Amino acid sequence: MGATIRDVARAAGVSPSTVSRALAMSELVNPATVERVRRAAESLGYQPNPVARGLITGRTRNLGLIVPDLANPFFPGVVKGMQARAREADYAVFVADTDEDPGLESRLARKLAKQVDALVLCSPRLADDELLALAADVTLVLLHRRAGDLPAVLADNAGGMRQAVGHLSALGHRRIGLVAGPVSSWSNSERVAGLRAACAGRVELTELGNFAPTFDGGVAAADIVLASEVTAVIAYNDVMALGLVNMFTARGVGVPGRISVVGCDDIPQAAMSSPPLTTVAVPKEQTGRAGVDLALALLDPAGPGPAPARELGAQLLVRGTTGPAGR
Amino acid sequence: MGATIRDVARAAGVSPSTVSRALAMSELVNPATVERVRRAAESLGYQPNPVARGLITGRTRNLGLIVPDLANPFFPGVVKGMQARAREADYAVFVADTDEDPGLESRLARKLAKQVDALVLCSPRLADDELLALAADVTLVLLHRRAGDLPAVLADNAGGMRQAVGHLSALGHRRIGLVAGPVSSWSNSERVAGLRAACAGRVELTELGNFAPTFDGGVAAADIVLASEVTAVIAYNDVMALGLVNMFTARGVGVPGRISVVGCDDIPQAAMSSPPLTTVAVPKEQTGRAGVDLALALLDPAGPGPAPARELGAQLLVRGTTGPAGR
DNA sequence: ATGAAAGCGCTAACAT
DNA sequence: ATGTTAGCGCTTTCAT
Repeated sequence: MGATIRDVARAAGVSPSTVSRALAMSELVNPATVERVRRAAESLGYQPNPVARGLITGRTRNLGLIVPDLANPFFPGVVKGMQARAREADYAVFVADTDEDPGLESRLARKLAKQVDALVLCSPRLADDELLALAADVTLVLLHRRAGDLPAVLADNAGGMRQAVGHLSALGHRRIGLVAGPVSSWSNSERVAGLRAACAGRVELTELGNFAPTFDGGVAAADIVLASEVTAVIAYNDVMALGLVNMFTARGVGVPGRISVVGCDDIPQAAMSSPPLTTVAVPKEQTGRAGVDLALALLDPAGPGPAPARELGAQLLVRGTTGPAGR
Repeated sequence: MGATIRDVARAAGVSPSTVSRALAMSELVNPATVERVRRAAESLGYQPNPVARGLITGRTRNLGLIVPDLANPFFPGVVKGMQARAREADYAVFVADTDEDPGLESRLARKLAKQVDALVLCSPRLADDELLALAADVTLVLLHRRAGDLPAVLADNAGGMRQAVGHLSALGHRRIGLVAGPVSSWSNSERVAGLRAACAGRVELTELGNFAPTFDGGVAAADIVLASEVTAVIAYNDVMALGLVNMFTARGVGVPGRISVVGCDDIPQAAMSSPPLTTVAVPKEQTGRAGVDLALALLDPAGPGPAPARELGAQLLVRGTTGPAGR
């Protein structure tokens, strides 16, 4: 198939090593030779074989990304951001979906480890110690999760919650409900804690229990919310919030007339629902890009030591599902 | 870092080739030796280096997937399906997003080509001849697109349109509008043609022009649809259909009371909107899986020749946005 | 400034 | 059944 470096060398009348140098470190070789090599390479359509290069350099210029579920509308944005940033840095990225299975996550990570320079785990399901063990084998970056002091990209969940409570509070809401997500989720704990702190002493927070982080989870929580006498509710994520709104509407409960709803994440459909969902936006593409930046920094031998964590801002997007506290 | 095959060989007191054989073709080697090698490998935590293996075998056991836009809710399902099937076959997959840029698509394809055994292009934006040229360099599988007789996974768009028209027709609709997508889109042409054929002689089809395949594209088309006196409208895809419904609602036009709406694709939010969207479902994960199957078949030297194309069924999902033709 | 030689980790002939 | 040799395509000493 493709031409090899020897073919180019022969065509240019030089040795393979000269070709290698001419193409990569052209300042170390005679300009005329460089030109000759360039031409030969061009005319043969030569493309260096990254596999062979990787074998000798020990660098694959590949990154791996592992996510729990691509079908969850939160993740595609992250993948896209990571992919874009990686491309800029001339890296390619493997993507693996674990179907929320921690066992699979670990296996996939170990398999990809040999083929990538760094592995980025988005919202990993693995236990801390497993993550730490993995980090011994491969450069690791965590997204939306802390574990030990592994490098991580985080969102300012507490800040986001503060904004949400501030907004609701200004609208006159004094009793806010919380529809929490999975107990095992790191982001959920963060958001719950942030919300408690934000409410402390200002508004009464009613925690309505944990629900599946899905549309149906929101649907299931709706009647419980209605029974709880709150005038506003904050859901762990947008998909749940959408389920909530849907069920409220089905029950003839006006949103935001009778109850206000706030989601988290700002997934694409949050803006497309009616009324559009007020939500705490987490920068998804930015998260992916930051993950690559961290990985690249760790890989760079001249790098300024480990940059253990990077926190991204969260921002409340006020849309149609929040309004004045009525009755 | 990792132990190499020589380390294992030394530990087991055999030669590297024996280790290789013991691990891969164990029936050709003495069971006792196999056991010894296994143990040695285990205790050293030996993991074969796929890069080195790929260099000599010429097979990377990697697949590449290129999609125009991961943020489009249609694609994550495809990625997920492909990823799952690839994993079953012990392949890893590179994912690249081109931001709808054909130039980038071509460049990414050529770059990935060297690192993968086959490249799967989902709804490629490239011209036929570019695709054909690419196919000369790397095993190619097309998803939702035909070009020459390159291997492709297709959806039965015509069948889907037939079902949609049958449904609408049964509900008494005699004038149906079509909100088309990009002229350059292969799927769009397929759907338009399918729709014309399905309508021929039964119902009057009003083609309302091409719009951006986005929520806003649907929003933009809404008033034009209303002015056209149709009682039902079929949109190129779900995102547009959702935009349509949204704008209809904003205009106080009842869906499906006054107008029925049908989308295409069955993206996740189609089921979560209110009312839930009637849509022609295209099997997304299946598409991804079928892409891998085709690629694997092409790669298999013992394979039964090229299987040029595989067509997947489309299915109308009747939900809340279609109802009897009223006035 | 360039070439020759070695070798990354592995597998596949070719011996034995 | 196992070891030896060669080499995948490239980069990198080490010479010259």
